Amino acid sequence: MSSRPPVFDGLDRKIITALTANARSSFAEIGAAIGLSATAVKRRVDRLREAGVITGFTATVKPSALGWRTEAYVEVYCDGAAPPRRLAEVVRNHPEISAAMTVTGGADALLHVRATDVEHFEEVLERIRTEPFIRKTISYMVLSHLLPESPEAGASQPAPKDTPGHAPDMR
Amino acid sequence: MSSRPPVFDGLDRKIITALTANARSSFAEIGAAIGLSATAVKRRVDRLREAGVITGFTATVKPSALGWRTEAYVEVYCDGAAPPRRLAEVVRNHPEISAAMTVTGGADALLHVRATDVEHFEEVLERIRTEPFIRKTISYMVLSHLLPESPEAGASQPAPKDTPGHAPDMR
DNA sequence: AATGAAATATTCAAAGC
DNA sequence: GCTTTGAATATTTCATT
Repeated sequence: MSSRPPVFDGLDRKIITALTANARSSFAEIGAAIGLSATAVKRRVDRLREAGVITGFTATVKPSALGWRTEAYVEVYCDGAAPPRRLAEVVRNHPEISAAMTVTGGADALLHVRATDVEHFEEVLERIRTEPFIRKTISYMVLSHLLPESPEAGASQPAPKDTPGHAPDMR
Repeated sequence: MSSRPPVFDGLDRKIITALTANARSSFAEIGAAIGLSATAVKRRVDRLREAGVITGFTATVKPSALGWRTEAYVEVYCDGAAPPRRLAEVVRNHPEISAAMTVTGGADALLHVRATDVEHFEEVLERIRTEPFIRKTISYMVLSHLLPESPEAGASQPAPKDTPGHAPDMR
């Protein structure tokens, strides 16, 4: 439980906003925008990282440019009571799963899956269904995005397997 | 149609990986790691941005630290044929919607919603249901994550409304 | 906590290979 | 297209208020 008291103030919030908009802005730039010296900005950023508010800095990549052109949400149903800990292990076995969570509703878990194409996605799905206590899956393929895609660390996922026939040529 | 030929090579891919891991690494640092001069790295990064492969650099933030402690996926069902363009407008009216897409399956769209708490989430849901042609919604609350949360630009969303009673004190 | 100043690094554009 | 060079900026540490 318990929201410890927030460890940041309005200036920190502005810094977070600035860094979220552009993680490569200089401290001097940010400082100029919010009325603080570069030194002061750096100290606050260090503190925010220390406190776990800012967890990192990442480049955002267009997944399709990296060869990930197929995206789906997959509901997972398990045999018996699904222990979240075991589920987490299963999920980590499949690099195409980019997000996974337990949810309310009928399903035991919801997965976000990225694949190079539909053929690859089918292969992933078969692999997941093979796992010990997975009973069934229901997939919802993403057709189009209604908002600019929220930043996803496209390249923190492994490169699409270059199994011929599956992966686009990355040269 | 058509995947234009990939606009990057193996060195570019390594650069993308490095920047995804830490968007604030210096070009010199990256160059040292992959055997290129800082200048060469910068040129490639500029080209990758130009080409739309790298879309930006962002700080990753722990949503709960910013006061977003409630998360859900919401299936949306519309009256008649839902024109994606109209749906996109609706979605933009609600800052709590952090991702939205059309999907296969029964629903017309799937939304990812972040709220400060369950009370706030209910308010968002009521607001969405009020929109002209939304017929019904089905929500799946996120209980726990099975993978480390993929970077989300927590602060690109507006600050949680500081309506007393809804938003945590950000001081 | 914020500031200012000095030492060290980084970025960026020009020129040559 | 990569490297080197050098000038302009940015970062970081430390002393000061």
